[in-house]
Amino acid sequence: MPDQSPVITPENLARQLKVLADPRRLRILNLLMTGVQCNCEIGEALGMPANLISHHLRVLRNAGLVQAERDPLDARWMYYSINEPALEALVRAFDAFFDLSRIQPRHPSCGPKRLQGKPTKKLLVSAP
Amino acid sequence: MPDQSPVITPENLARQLKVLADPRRLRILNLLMTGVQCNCEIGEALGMPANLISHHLRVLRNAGLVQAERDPLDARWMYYSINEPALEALVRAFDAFFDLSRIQPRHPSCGPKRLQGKPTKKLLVSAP
DNA sequence: GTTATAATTCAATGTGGGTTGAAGTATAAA
DNA sequence: TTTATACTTCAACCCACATTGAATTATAAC
Repeated sequence: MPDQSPVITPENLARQLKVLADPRRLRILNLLMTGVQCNCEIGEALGMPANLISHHLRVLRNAGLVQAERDPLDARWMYYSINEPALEALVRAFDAFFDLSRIQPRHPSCGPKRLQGKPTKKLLVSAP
Repeated sequence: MPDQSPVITPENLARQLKVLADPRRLRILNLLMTGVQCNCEIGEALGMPANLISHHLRVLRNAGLVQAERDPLDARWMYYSINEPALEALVRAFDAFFDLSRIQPRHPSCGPKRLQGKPTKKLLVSAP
């Protein structure tokens, strides 16, 4: 079975954030949040050509953030939806990486003749 | 005074995520989380040339995510730290945008002769 | 003054990836 | 079979931007 909670490396997180760091993909995701469906409807709602929608949806699918399903009555229609567990995992990884409680008191190890072993909450401005 | 909680548009969020969607910048932020300091130390820890560190730090500073301060004893040294309120606001915007509870039941408005007004939690596969 | 150090800025390069228009695939309707 | 529809794929273009090396600024030490 796959890793339950894989280690969050900067490279890993950056790769996932790259998928999100696009205004049109965010608009698509934002629309899928409201329960929108097929390629055509997304394109109409966002004023984008169908092939662009396809392209961005593929990126989102490759990232595992979006699922696709064919209409059982008319297989020409594709219905897209958000992969909730995947999105939830990503949000959790994001929150964990940027958890402010991780921030440590600073302990300068460079700079001029600097007092060592005396971390302060704020910047350690060397006292006289 | 500025907006307390500006509207989170996809364009807005994408612009901020672009700053984060880089492995080296995430490594820098990750290092700043542990209280690291000057340009030189970051470069040494990450194995990157000083000018690249400068470049990425400027991007992070322009985004308001990182603060800089000069050493009062030796003004050649710059100390970098995370702008906690800014990072916290970004995390909050991220979480709000991708809040899974926003996801609505789907109500297909396209596709073949589809029953209207009957949203389902999962995909609405048209029944016979 | 000169030399050394920390960091930034500049110019040039290279590339990943978003965008576009056309062609292609698959299914359904006529 | 032919035509229409929904979507995808392909090839080409374009540009923001990360990377690199050298030059520049600013400060401190000698």
